[in-house]
Amino acid sequence: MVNMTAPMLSNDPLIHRLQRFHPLSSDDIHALERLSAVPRRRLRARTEFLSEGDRPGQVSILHEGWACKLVMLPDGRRQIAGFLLPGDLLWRPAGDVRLDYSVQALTEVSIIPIGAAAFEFQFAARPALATALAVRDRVEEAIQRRWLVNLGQRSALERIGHLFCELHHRLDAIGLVDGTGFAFPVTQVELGEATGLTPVHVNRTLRALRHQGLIDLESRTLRLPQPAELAQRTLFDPGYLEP
Amino acid sequence: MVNMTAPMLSNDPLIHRLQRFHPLSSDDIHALERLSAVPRRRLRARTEFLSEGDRPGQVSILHEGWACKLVMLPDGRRQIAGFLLPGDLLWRPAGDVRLDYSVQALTEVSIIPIGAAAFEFQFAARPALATALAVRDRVEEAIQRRWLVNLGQRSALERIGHLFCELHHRLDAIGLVDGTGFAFPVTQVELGEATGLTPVHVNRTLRALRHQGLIDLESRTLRLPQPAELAQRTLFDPGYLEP
DNA sequence: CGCCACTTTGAAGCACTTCAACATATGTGG
DNA sequence: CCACATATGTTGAAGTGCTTCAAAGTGGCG
Repeated sequence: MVNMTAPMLSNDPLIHRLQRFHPLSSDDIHALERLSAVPRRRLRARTEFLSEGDRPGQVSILHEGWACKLVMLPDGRRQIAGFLLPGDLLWRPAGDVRLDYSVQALTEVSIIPIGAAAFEFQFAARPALATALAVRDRVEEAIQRRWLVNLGQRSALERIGHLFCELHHRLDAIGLVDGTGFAFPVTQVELGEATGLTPVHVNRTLRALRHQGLIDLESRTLRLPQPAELAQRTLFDPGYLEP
Repeated sequence: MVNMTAPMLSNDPLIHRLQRFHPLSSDDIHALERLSAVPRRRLRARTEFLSEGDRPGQVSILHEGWACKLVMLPDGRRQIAGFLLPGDLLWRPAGDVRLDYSVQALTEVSIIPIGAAAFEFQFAARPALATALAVRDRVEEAIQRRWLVNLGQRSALERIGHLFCELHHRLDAIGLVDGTGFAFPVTQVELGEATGLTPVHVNRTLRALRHQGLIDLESRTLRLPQPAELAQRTLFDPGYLEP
């Protein structure tokens, strides 16, 4: 690779994402590439990668596939606290903090584990990387907050529709939307765990969305035939996803 | 002030909090004190300090009083996304990110505004401060996640009771709990905005908690006569608040 | 082929909302 | 310090969005 001074595009999803948040020099990008030059970990669908209570020594980055953050209550209730897409950080260690959630693979996934010390050293040494990562943190925080608003204030149809808009937007940003459709490997049970609804009601709500022509979901592929209409009906405003 | 090498306690709420998260040297503490040596901003109750869309140049720290993060939907629905107590960060700028929520004072408050550049410089230069702040970030994130679980999975009684447990614990950590009781300046309307319930149902739920002897709330003072019983009934586990 | 996970539909129940009214604090200007 | 306005708290009665329970249909995979 030639060490160009102009920024360049990367197909590494983390680099791709950070570049969207803050301009990076090619030196920054090479530093990231060096960090990422470690063997991937591969996991089968429906397996747990990190568990609540863990204190991993690595920063884990999702490279391919879908995963989710899951919180379980002692009585068995489950809440999905976020979907993880390529380029997302699964966890970044700090002090001796333990994970308060688990990470579950929804599809087959590949994960980049980077030693926490090397990761923090590179980001501390490079202001542009530090800023890009800080921006990413704010966006992540904003996504979590939107989920909170979703659960606190919205109807079932709004919750599910808003979630679809968010995922469509995030997947589009990493080039995983083909036309208007994209792979959507989430079951109705999981959709219920993410939106605080029962699987039965998720099913009925999907039917309503379908009958209104707002979604087209079959065989794990989701299409949004009228994205603008759906965004309006669910009060989706992408501002919080793109600083 | 003598420059002792052993850590010391501070009545500055931010220092107090960071010390709980990671050990700080007295040099670290003095650096923080120098940062905080700026005129406080005072605000009356029920006023807005930061607004959605703002891009402040300061890190704002709540020094006295209660505030909250508020998200408003275009149609007027309101979701409180977190209560802010002394020592909490109201916002920490990153890149050119805009606020996705507003900050509302619930009581009279005093706020410490610190220039973002000076703040980031000190924390980048001092590893112990950086770690303490990173731990704080994870705890903040975990609190948000618990709120999500609250709204997604819990009944009205569990939501409100769990919130009371969280606030009791956080206030206790900064010395604002006197015996079993503490000042609780939140109205029932606001409690509804935080828990995704109508004020009417908040009222009925408070009555139920009262009749079961789990709370004693009057004239803006909240007492938890049986904290352990309440924690058990609401599945409250303080692990996520204390790494 | 047969199992198991996922999806779909119906019917009944209930936690929470909505609408409405009144009671009680809180604060403010005269 | 009272009079009045306004915010906050309380209670009742009716409605509804979502849950629960139950059962059957569909599809992927060993």
